[in-house]
Amino acid sequence: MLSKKTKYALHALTYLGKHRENKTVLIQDIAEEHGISHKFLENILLELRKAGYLGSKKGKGGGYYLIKEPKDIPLSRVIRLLDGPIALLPCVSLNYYEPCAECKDESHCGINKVMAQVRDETLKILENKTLEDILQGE
Amino acid sequence: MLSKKTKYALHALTYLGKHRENKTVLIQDIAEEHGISHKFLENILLELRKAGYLGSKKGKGGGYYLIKEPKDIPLSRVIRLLDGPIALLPCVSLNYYEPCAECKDESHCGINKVMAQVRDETLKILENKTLEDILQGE
DNA sequence: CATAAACCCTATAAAAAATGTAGGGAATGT
DNA sequence: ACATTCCCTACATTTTTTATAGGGTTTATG
Repeated sequence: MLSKKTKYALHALTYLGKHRENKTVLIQDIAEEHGISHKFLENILLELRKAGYLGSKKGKGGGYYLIKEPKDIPLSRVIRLLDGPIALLPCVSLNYYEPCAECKDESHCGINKVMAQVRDETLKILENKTLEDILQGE
Repeated sequence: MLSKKTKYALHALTYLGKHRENKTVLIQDIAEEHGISHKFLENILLELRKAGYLGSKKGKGGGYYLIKEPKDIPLSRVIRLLDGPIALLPCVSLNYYEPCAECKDESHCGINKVMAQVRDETLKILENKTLEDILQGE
């Protein structure tokens, strides 16, 4: 399951995607719309901005706005940013690799091999679904 | 990512699958093979037995053994049993459904729709990979 | 039938991660 | 100058995961 962080990030991106005609959107507006804590959401938007998905403007009249095309924001990226690995085991993670303590020899581990396949197939799904797909479903 | 519980369950099932000629296998043997805590693994095997994957025999000479064919143990089942939902959001879970607090109207939520698709495609993968695939990779 | 081996079951403790809160700093429009 | 709004870090709280404890029950065996 996705963490609330990632779920809220998706809601925020969706909200921003739906309000692209506006120059900026306030954290507060997104938080109220979904009943999320302002401060918790603030941290999430900060991460999304640092990762290059959002732009921001400080001071009166400021706020956040999307700086990427919805079609260029795949689920895989958002999930990796906020939740970490997409792979089901650390030993098959492309971006967060770590060996599994209980596995003596990765190259002879059937679990490792199967999970690498699962990762590849899962990745295909998540790279293929983007914010644009979400916006179309609203 | 899978919990250690699920990961250990897969290791145990694999071990039992590899020793099907034996009548029974001791918890201790599996625990030692993978450096897992005996008592922690005990709880896991108990769950696998209750779910109908393993049989057990008490007393001297007792132990655990596989009672299903490896090809009839898909990853999806093991994951659901020990980790819970496969869906990425509670609002699209088939077996553990719960509404999302921050979503006013599920039927008009683009995230819900996309995640339902992701769930369907992910399930296809995980229902299709079984213990047999793992055993073949060992 | 006594004993040791091995699983059965529940409760609880410890550790880690997720979630949420606090508070001041910096930039900006008016 | 001032109110507004994002920026950033640290900390508190809650939940989940991981691990341990300890006694109960069944069974093979001498």
